[in-house]
Amino acid sequence: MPKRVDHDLRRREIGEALLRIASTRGLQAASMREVAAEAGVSLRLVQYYFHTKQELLLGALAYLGEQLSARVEAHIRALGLPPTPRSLVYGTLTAILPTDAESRRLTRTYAAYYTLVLDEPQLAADHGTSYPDALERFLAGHLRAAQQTGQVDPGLDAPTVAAGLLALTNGLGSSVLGGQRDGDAALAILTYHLDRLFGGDHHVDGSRTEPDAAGTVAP
Amino acid sequence: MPKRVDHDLRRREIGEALLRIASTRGLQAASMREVAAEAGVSLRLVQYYFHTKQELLLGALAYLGEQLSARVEAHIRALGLPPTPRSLVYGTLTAILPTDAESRRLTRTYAAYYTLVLDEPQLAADHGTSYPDALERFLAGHLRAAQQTGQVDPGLDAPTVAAGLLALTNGLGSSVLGGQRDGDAALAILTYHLDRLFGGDHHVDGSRTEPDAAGTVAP
DNA sequence: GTTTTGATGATACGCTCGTATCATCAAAAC
DNA sequence: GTTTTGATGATACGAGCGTATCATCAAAAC
Repeated sequence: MPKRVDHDLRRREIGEALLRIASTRGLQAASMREVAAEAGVSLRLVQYYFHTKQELLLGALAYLGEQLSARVEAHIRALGLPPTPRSLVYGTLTAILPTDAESRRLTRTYAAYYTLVLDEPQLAADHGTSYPDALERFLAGHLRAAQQTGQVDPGLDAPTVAAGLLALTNGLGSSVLGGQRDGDAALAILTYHLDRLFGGDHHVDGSRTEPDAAGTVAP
Repeated sequence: MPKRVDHDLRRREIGEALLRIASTRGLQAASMREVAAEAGVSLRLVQYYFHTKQELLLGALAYLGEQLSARVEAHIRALGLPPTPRSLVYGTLTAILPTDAESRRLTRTYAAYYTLVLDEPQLAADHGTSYPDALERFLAGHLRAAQQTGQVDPGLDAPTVAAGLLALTNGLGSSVLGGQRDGDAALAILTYHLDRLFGGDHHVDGSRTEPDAAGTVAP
């Protein structure tokens, strides 16, 4: 046998080269040859470590998921330990909003994969839709915890609010990537809604936004 | 001269053939040859009416905008005339949520163009980002009107809430297209948040409970 | 009735794509 | 030291792409 090489490491290097291309020029610019050039290897090597392009796309998607999870966890930790329900929700959502170079890169790449799944739905079966679902349940669980500690109106439906928050964040992220507004503006909109949700945890001012949260009661 | 043909009509037919392909198989499947086949004309004719592919893409995008505007207006009218601030906001947002075949087609195509703009940002300069901005101002204006009539908490910041509602709706639409939930579930989430915003039903205009959209609210 | 010209058909060029094939080289195995 | 085998390089193939070119045909213009 010749020199044994670390296949997992090589695969990761090539996969992350694809992610780098996808984050700047889109997935459709990520041809096998471009990926090889970006990774500094020959086309043959890309084929060697990923037998087909679909394998490369799916492998890189897994790496993207790892990077995204790592960022979410880091963002939560940055808000203080031990994490509170509020810091968990706030940290998670702000982590996936494109406010800096890294998050912009991640969300941009994620958006590219989203369109790919729209075009070839059989990809979703192998690897994909479970992540947003898990995120939603994660948020709903901590929202419910916040309701039990009185930080969030207990009259709200936690799963519905969690789904709304995630959709809001994703929609804001799309507007940032599309150039409609910058990351700071999007963050301001997100925090506005989060602060409305997590009423006053310190002091209670007179004109709180809580009364309309009941929703079903006519004023 | 030979028979004079209606160029605008021909262009529309070809452009809508592209939109049909984009709504089902994505924009990347919409090659000149595929568009020609879908429109039932020769490749040469597509080239004749749209000198280049970019011209075709931009022309079809204009038609898509028309179709979207028409649907929004129709949805608003369906909620009763004259329109109220509430029906304007509700009708606009539910119109752009993929709940039926037509809205799914429209939003799916719009998503395809969104990714195209991400990949080639110079397209946005010619034709694009103004639409969501206009929609947001439209919503903010009618939200402010609803605040003046007491339907919406006057303490809220109308532009921020409008941006949030539009982002929420777009995010929900993405989740529907991505297969995370169906259109009815997304509509339920949207109406839940709208009903929280528009506190109690109004009485002055008469009891105009929405014809088709009622009943989806589930706390 | 000839000429002009808008509209259309057939086909080719150069490029890039994903994938496959053939050859090579060096380290491990014996 | 020869053989085996994992790793890598060079190159080719067939298909699809956007675009360009050349020819044709029929209706209007004169």
